[in-house]
Parts: sequence; structure tokens; C-alpha cells
Amino acid sequence: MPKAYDPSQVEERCYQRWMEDDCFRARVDPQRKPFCIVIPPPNVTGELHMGHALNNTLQDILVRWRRMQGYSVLWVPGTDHAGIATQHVVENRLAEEGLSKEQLGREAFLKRIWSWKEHHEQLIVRQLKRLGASCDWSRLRFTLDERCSRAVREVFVKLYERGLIYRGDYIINWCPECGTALSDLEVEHEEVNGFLWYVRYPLVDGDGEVVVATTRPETILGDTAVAVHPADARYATLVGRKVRLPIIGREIPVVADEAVDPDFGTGAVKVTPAHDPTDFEIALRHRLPRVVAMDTSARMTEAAGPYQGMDRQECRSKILEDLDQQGYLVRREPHHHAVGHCYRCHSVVEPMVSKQWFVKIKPLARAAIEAVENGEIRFVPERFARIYLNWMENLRDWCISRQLWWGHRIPVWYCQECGETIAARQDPESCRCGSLSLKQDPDVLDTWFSSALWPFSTLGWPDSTPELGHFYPNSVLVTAYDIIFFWVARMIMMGLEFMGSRPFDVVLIHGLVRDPLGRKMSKSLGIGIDPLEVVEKYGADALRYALVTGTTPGNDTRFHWERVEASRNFVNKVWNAARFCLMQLENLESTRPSELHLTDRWVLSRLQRVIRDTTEQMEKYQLGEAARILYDFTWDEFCDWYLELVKPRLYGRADADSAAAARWTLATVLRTLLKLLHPYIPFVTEEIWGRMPGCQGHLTLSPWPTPSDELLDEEAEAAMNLVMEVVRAFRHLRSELGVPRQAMVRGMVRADDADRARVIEGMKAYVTALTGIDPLEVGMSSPERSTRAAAAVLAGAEVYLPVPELVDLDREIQRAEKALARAREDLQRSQNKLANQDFVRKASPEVVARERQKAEELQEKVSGLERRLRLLRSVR
RNA sequence: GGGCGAAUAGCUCAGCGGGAGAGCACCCGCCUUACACGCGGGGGGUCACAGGUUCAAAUCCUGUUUCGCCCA
Repeated sequence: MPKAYDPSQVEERCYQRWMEDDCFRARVDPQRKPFCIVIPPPNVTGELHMGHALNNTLQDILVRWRRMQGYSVLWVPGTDHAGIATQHVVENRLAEEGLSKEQLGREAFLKRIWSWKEHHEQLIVRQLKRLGASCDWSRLRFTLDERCSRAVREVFVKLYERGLIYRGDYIINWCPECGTALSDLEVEHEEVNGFLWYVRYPLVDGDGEVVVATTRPETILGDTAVAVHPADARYATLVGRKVRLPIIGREIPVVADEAVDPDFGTGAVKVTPAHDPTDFEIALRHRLPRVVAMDTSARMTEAAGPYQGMDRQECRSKILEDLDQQGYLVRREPHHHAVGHCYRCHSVVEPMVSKQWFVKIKPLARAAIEAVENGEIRFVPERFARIYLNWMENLRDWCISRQLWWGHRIPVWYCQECGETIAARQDPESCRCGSLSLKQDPDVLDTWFSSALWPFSTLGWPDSTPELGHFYPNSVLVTAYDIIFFWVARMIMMGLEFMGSRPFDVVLIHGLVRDPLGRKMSKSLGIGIDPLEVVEKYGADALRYALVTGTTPGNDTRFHWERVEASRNFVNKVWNAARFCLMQLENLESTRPSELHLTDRWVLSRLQRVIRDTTEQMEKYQLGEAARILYDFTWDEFCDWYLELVKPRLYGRADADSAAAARWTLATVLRTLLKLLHPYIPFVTEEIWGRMPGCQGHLTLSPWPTPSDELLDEEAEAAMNLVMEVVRAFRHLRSELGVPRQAMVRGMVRADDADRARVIEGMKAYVTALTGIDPLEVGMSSPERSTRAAAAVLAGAEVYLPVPELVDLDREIQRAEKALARAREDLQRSQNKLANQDFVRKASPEVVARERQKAEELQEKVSGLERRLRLLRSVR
């Protein structure tokens, strides 16, 4: 076994063995409780980033843990076709070859994307395997594969039949760059410093005028009214009159509408129904016409008169110039406002009237709100439930059509003869009217429409498969908070609508992985760190451990190489602890020895608590906290204390029974620790497991430990606490006095009572082994010449190091005084508490008992220090 | 404008009603036959601020400040 653990020699081979033995295959077993997670499908656009690494590590921890607990576990892997993003990337590739998708044609272009998809899907699967993800690979899905597509059609048609999907002319967000409509969610609002322009609109009758303020002067060309607030006295006389649009001269009415904010600008606003959502609503109320002044490539239309053909930027500058020249521009003031940008290409989005397909959201949202309100679906941490509800409660209809080629083609056909609209599960051959001339809608669906079905489409829906019956609802959904609205909310709506029940019990939310400076990792900024690079350098176990420790659900984390290094060190620590154990375990006795040593009883007792605490934390999804408990126990108690304590029994010529008990304990603790650690660091633990005598099969399929009450041993824990205190005291004194490490020195322990004396007497050899104190005298009275010794006073015992040549009496007095002052202070505080009747009456009995014990110990310490000081002062 | 989060050791962060913690960094001493990816010892914090609730507050409530995020 090599001295340092080398993940590159282990991990891939290890994963291969799991696959060969089919460890991750899910089986529908009604006898066992199901545990099912569907992966948040990564986009086939690219490769995995650090966020995916975190997301999948969390899932894998849960899945491995439940599998060991005996659940029938299914983790469904898969990828997402990511409409806009993937089409974009492939289009860019084409552009490099000097080609456009139009030149290629729809079919050929789609073929290109499919081959892109094949390549990236493979890449992603490989990456997930490198991370250790224990998915059931036989069930790999893709949002655009045949099964998922069937589910999409089924849902679309059903919603259409139920009147929950409709097509119509409404204001949508248009990205001129991507050439498609976007949903409200796909628009990112960014604060920009722009201007507010004040423009004069002369009255048609008489010589008055209205001044309106606008941030988008080019939309003047689409104005069909001016609106004021009905209660605004300034404009009361103007309502019902007409103004003339500057430059193009169209006459438009002044209307009164509640939607106008009298405090914005002049209180009079221009109304551009075809290019602004609020104005669109106003126009409906006042039956105003819509003038489309800009087309889908953000160029001005015929309606823009002299500006026709200009793009929006150009038009804005030109019209401002013209307005100014013709005396219509009153003034301009700096204005800070939010402008919508496309979440994919980042160009400015234009609100625009357009014929699109929508999902009526209100009826679906109602049930989705209720499911979270009544606790059917639980968010961890809980605060995300409020965020979810807040958003769900004021939703607008969901625009689902996209002017793309890559995606689920909308299953709707239009009859070229009678104009009938047909939504169908199977491609129809003919119309009801008998016509064969049907044309399918050219658009595709929003990617999130198909991801919304993921929890059941991956299990075979709309067929009623055994998987669907067993694994739906899913147990947990693990995802970052940034797609709660995009994805989680929509899955809940669709699950409730089509399965009649929630898609999952728990939504476990995690944060984003940021760079060391707290910036969002971004490939374009060159500050992304490739998880595979980390895996290659430090191993997957180290990366996994680094990602989940020191984090708490829902909070962002920064990626630090030092943390990975620390995790690598931990993995190595486990490896070496095991190496030590395995060197001792050649002749493993599998039966429990009749007699256990104090140290055995102690470590076994502590182990029971660790089993209980880790499991409890995991049940609460506190995976970072569980990892911390395991780290502390493994490193501090098991390695630093137990392994050192056990050496004399194994190396020395101690009796065979004791050595056998030691080996049994080593094996027991190590075996249990490997199990507990396995969900976090699956590779190294499995590798060690494979080398342990008496461990059969795969660790990953072995049962999760349960704590045994019979091994809990408070007496042993108390005794060991005293021993450890004594050891620490000796080490401290040696270090303080500068006694060289190699030098054996005499030491004494005076115990306050016989029990304690017996404990230390019994552990003499071990104290010596750990401290280099030899001989060690244990008694109940102060040693002779103790004034010439350095001393430490503990609760119930004193420790002496008689090295007269190194002891400075004044320094000893000082040390004792300092310790006494501190002990007295602590004692006082404790006594005050206990003297408080309210405390004794109201605090829980355990707390009071603990406080009493603490006061007692402090009293012992104070008395001891007082004795010590009297003595020291008397000889001075 | 509405909502959410953060503020704890030099740095990065856990802890979230009863003894201030970890990793890294720092200081001292060690190649002690599992591990220098290590071992032993040590220093370092009015837990942002101001009120309140409570026998008890870093932890709960209210307000303030600073930073970040989401929605409109």
C-alpha cells in the first residue's frame, strides 16, 4: 500500500468495477422504500462547470447514503437540449465555416446539432462518472429523445384541449439578435444610465401642447395616444382632445388611465401599444390602434415613415436630431433605469406585439401554490418556499413558442384550405374538411416546457410503467436557487396537473460556486475552474469533500484551491489510518473479544455518537455539518488519539488478548468509518474496503451503520477525558519548559480521589507512550519537593514535572496565579447561575446538571490552584 | 418600490437559545517505524451597531449601517 494515496491509480478503475457489477441499477422493488432523484439535466451546449460538480456531488451523497440504508434507489441521469443556447453555439460554428443555418436548411442544420449533442452528451456522462456520480446509466434520458418528446406532445395537446394553451397577439419580449420570442423570465433587467427626453406634442385644436417624457424616443413613431392619470388636475381639460405626433404628424387622442404615474416625468406619457407592455394594456382599455414601428430584426417599418429601414440605434439618434431641429425637444435629463437584456446573447430586448403560443398560468399556479403552502412539498432551507410563493402569486401567462429550429416542434397544424387549427399527438394526414394541405407551425417550444415534465417523462409517462408507480413522486430534487422559477415551479405545476400529485417531496436548494474573489465563475471572463482539472490534480474525493464542507444549504460558496488541498489531505489521512490498521490486521479475529480495553470502550462509544449524529444531520440535509463531524472524529479522536494509544498494545509485548481486542476495535471502527465516509469520498473508501480482510462485496452496497446503545460507555468517556487532560498537561509543560522531545523525564500525578488515581494508574504506560514521561508516579498526596516542579492543575488532579534546573519559582507562581484568576472567574459565573432560582427552575434539567458538574470541576481546580499557590509562596 | 441573504479569529467560512469553532495563514519545537498531504505545543475574536424578549442571546424579535442577490 503506497505511503501517499494516489487517486489517479484508483478512481477510474474503481468506477469501472461498480459498473461491471451493476451497483447503481435501480430495481422496482415494492418491498423496499423507494428513493428517487432525477438529475437536473445539464445542457448539451457545453461541458460541466463547478456548479454541476456541487449539484451532482450533493445528489450522489444522498443517493449513496440511501442506497446503503436499504432503499430501492433510482438516480436518473440525462441532458437537456437547451434550445437557444445550443442552436447559438452550433450557428456560431457554422459561421466560422462561412455558413448560415438558412443556407444549410432546417433538416441539415438539425443534423449538425444532433451530432453536437451526441458528442457533448458523451462528454458530460464521462465527466459525471469521473465525479463518481452513481446514476443508473441504463436510464439515460435526453429532453428531446423519443420518450420525452412523446410526453411533450401529450402535455401540449391536453393543455390545448383543456383551454390552457392558446395562441394570440400579445406583447412579448423579442430578442432581435436571437430572432425569437422570450418568456418574461428569460429577460434580465440591468440598471443603465440613460436619458429621459422631454418631447412636445402640439394640440391639434388651438395652440397648447403636451410635453411627454420618454426613454425610448424612437417609439414615438408607434404612438397612438397620450395618457394622463384621471385624477391629475393639470391635464383634466386635455383629456378627450387630440395632439399631433411630431415629425410624422399623426393625430392621436389624449386619454385618462389609472396606469399612469403622475410623478413620472411630466405626468403625461406617450402610449405605444405595440412596443410596451403597459401601453398594450392601456390600448386595450381605450380601444387604441396598434402601430408596429419596428420589425423582428429591430429595423424600423414602413409605419416609421422617413425612418423606415433604419435600425433602432440609428433611428434613435436621427429622430432626436430631427426633434431638436424642429423645436420639439424640450430637454433631456440623465435617467437611471432598468433595461431588459436577453439572458443568452445579452442584447437589448424589445417588447413587441407578436402572435405566439401561451400557457394560461393562473389555473396551474393555484395548485402549485397550495402544494407548497400546505407542506406537501418542502423546501430546504425553508426560506426558498417564500421566494417561490412570492413569485408564483403574480405570474403572467407563459410564452412558450420560440422562433428556433432546435427543440420540440409545436404539434399544431394549420389547414391551408379551411383555416382549421389542429393540435395532435400523431402527425395528422388530413384536415376535418378533407384537405390534405396541412402546414405544421414552424416554431418550437421553450426548452423549459420539456424540462417541466422531467420528473415523470423520464419514468415513462404517459405510459403507466412500474417505474412511474414506484418512483413517483421523486424523493428529492437538488438544484441551485437560480432556476427555482425557470424549472422547479414549472415542474410542480406540470406534476400536479398531469400526475395529480407533487413531483417530489423535498426541494434541496444549494448556492452557486463562485471564484475566490466572490465573482460568478464565467468562461468568457476566463475565471472558470474546470472541475475535471481539479479531479486530475487532487482526485474526485478531494473535490467532492471540498465542495460540501464548510457550506450550508442555499448559500453561495467560493472555490479555493487551499480547501481542495485540505480535503486532499483529509483523504490522505483516511488512507494512512487505514494503511496503519491494515498492517495490523493480517490475522483478523472476527469475533468480538470478551474483554475490551478502556481505550477501546472509549473509541467505540464515541463512534456510536458519531453514527447517530452524522445520520441525524444527513436526515436534515445538513450534509456539510455531517461531513464536519466525520472529519473531526476521524482526524482528532481516531487518528490522533486512538491510533497512538493502540500502538503500545500492538508493538509492545503486551498480552495477546489485549492485542486481539485492539485489532478487533481497529477493524470495527475503521469499517464503520469507511461506511460513514463513503457517500462523501466514495473512491478512497471503496478502495480501502477492498483491501480489508473480512470485507466482502462492494462498500457502496453494504448496509449503513446504526448506533448500538450497548457500546455507549459514559464511564469510559469520562475516564478517557481525564487521561487526555493529563496527557495534554504533560505535553504542555514539556513544551513550555523546553524539555527536548527525546528526553525521558520523571513525572507525577496527584489525584483527588481513589477512582481517578486508579484510572491514571491503569493508563500509566499509555501516558508514558504519549508524553515521554517516565517514570510516572501516581498517588493521592502531593509529591515531595513539588515546589521545584512545574505543575498544572486540572479538575480532580494535578500534574507535576520535577525538572528543578528548568523551573523558575516566580514563573510557576505567575502561571498558577493566572490560572487561578481564570478558574475563579469561571467558577463565579457558574455559581451565580446556580444561585439564580429562575435558572434552576426554568432551565432544562440536563442543562442544570451540566452546570452543577461544571461548577464542581471548577471548584476542584480552584482548590488545587490555591493549595499550589500557598505552597509555592511558602518556600519563596 | 417589494422580497431575500450576508456581516463571527489576518483570510475563507461553519455554528443559529445554555462551555466562541474549523481550514488556511502566523509563532515555537519535531523527518517519533500510518501519514511532513505529517506530529506536538501556542498566539489571535466587545460574534457590524442600537434597543427588546428570555433565568440565559453570536444564536430569537425590532430598528440602523454596509455589502450582495432576486422580483417589479
